[in-house]
Amino acid sequence: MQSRTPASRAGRPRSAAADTAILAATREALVELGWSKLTLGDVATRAGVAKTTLYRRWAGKNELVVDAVAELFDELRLPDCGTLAADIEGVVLQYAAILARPEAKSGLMSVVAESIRDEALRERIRASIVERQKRLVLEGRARAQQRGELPPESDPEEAARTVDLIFDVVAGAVVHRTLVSAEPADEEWVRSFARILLFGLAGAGEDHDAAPTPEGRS
Amino acid sequence: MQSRTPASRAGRPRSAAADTAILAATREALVELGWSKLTLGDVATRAGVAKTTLYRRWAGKNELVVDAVAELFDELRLPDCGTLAADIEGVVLQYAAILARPEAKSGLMSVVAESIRDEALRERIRASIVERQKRLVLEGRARAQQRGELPPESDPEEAARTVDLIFDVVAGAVVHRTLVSAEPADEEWVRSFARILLFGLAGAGEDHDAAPTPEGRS
DNA sequence: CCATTACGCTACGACTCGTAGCGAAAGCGC
DNA sequence: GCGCTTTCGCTACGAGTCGTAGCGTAATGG
Repeated sequence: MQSRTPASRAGRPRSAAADTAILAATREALVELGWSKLTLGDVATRAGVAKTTLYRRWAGKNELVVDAVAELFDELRLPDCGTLAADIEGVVLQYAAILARPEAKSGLMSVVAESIRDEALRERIRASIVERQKRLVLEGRARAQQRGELPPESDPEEAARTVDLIFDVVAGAVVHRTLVSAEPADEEWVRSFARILLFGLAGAGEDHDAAPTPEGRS
Repeated sequence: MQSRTPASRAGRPRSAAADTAILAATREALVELGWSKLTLGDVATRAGVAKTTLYRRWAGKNELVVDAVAELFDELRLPDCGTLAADIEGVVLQYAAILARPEAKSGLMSVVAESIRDEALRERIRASIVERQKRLVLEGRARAQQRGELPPESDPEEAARTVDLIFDVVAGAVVHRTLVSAEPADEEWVRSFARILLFGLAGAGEDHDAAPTPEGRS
């Protein structure tokens, strides 16, 4: 019956201050050393705790970095700018700003790479990082449909697939731009990207500052 | 580099067979062990060469894996299917098939992550992997413009930016789908992606061919 | 035949890993 | 207050990997 009293177990409680210190030290070490040269002993020294304390709370380097990086995405919010295009640009700019930080660059790609051969790690990433981002897509899409900017969904299963697709396109494009092409996803780039996402390759070259045309439905 | 056979330096030449054996052994080790548990000593044993031979040819694990993974992308070709949509679907399916292989999953993401803090490594990746992919986008785009499916370019600098953008969108979406969402980029997904890429979010919900088409899902 | 380079092999110090053991500290129930 | 329980800091340890040096041998060009 220990399902009760989850917080009042007898014994000395874990220091919450140590948690935040360790995660902050992890991000600091990611910036200075990068993923490969980051050692748990170094993180422990930076955080002012013993190395054994780290191993008591996290299974290893992977899980620790996931938690440290996940906190970076807490600030991600969906703006309400009035139009779908503006909402997309706003959230993508936020996402790009987070990915521009060196601790995100160094950490995120590495743990995702590790997660390929570690199912539990992938689930941890999904739950603490990916799912929240996908929720933004879902919310923004629903909002656009309410405004009439996007056609409403008929099949809910089809809608879920579409949200997954959009999420992979948006997040993938920003990640690829930032980490592979290694160039900034600045306002100009985001504007071009949003234009292609909304109107496609064919419509990208046309006039697009005007209000949403009643679309000749070609 | 030595394509000119510069005066044919005296001494015993490097075994070309050893090169291919080492790269094959690297891919094999990537499949079985993944990036983090891959050691150069193990690769040397698999390839049947001495560990010192590895260090004489490659600076370290990063460079070795880049070369091993780069060979996977040699088979990438741009199909000529007659329409831009079909060309996109064809090349994306090829790219997805390569990324589905475990040695590509394990290796590519890890070396890209390492390249964030290693300028020389990033350049090596760009030259041997990324640039060839970008060329496919350039070629496909030119072909589509010739067919009249896309408007011709006016400003060449603007055109370069557009190609970079499309490349990040396409490659990023496939990579994110395969490695982050960890779901297959199969024909159905590729078809949906190509539709969004061509017509945008607004046009994607319309009935292009999703209606009761007798098209048997092969 | 000789200079030059690559190869296989062994050995080495330096480093990190993850764990075990110990005494001390900090809460909770009584 | 008094015990019980859990956490913490610290030290030490075997195991494993790293990258390099040294040596003798094999292969090629002049």
